[in-house]
Amino acid sequence: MKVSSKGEYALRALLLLGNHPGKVLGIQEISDKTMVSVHYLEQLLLQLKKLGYVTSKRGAKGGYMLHKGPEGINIGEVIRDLEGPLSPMGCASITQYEPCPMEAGCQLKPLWSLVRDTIAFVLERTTLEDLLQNRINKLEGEDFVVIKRPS
Amino acid sequence: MKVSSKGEYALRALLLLGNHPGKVLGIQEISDKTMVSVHYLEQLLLQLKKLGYVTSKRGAKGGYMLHKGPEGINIGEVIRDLEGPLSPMGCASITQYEPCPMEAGCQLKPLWSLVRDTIAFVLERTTLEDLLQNRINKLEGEDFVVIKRPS
DNA sequence: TAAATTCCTATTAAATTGATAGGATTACTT
DNA sequence: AAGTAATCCTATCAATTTAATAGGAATTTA
Repeated sequence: MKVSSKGEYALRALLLLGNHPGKVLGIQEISDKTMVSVHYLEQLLLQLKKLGYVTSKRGAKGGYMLHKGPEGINIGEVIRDLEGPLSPMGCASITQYEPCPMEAGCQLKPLWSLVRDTIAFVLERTTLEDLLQNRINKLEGEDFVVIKRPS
Repeated sequence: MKVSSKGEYALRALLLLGNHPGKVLGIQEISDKTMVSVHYLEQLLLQLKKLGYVTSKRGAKGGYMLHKGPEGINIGEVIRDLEGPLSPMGCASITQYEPCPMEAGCQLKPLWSLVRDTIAFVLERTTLEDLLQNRINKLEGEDFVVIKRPS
């Protein structure tokens, strides 16, 4: 159930950019502060650019900045874009469903679907702005939060 | 955020055994009904045996059966035993915490912790018996629930 | 024009997963 | 007691994914 370092690194970079709104940050600086190698960051940022999350400025004094506002960057989407479906199994994926020969009468699929839904619930309701503002534990106060399952 | 086929296959085998309580099932039969190769199943069942989930009977008419009752087999534990921590990142794992150089002031860790908690909430409260009885959607009506992080 | 920096493609290394092979051991059956 | 069927066990291999590396082309600033 891991998120790969690819996703982690990309989010670190997005967070850093979000923490310096309006500023163009060079890869070297991003590398220093995220502890990710310059070359690997290059690849990630290129991908994030193609996906529309960041823009770049080439040449001397060039670098990267966020393309959308942090409240418009959805963490679930970012992870999906970089790592594929949030679902633990293809058979339970909404965005990239994959059929399975055992699916009829499968006693596991309901569980995978539930896991998918809970993961998606958390990640799709979190934006970069939430992370920047440390707004993750907004569930504090209540022991349990009841969530309506999308029907 | 994937569960590997290793975990899926092992759970298929456990479900099959649970569906035939008291019966000794040979690997060939398990292979037919789970669509997993005999040799790969062998490895998985061996591991499940060492972990205490199944017992085996050797020789002719040999095979496997559950060691514990289905209500004593916790799905979260099974997945952890086979695939490692449920947490999406080592820094948020309870059972196998791994420190991270960026951890101080990390704006991601709260999210990973929340994801870990929700996944663990679902999987640790599910037993093999729940799967056998199709009791996964027992939260139906209230739909489902995400737990707040234990403080 | 020179220096700095992104852009882009290709390659390599490492880790994990899934599958395969083959023989040793055990137990049932006749 | 012998033969056969099955688990047991270790070792290896293939495929995939992930992470890291390399090197040069293109662009912008100064």
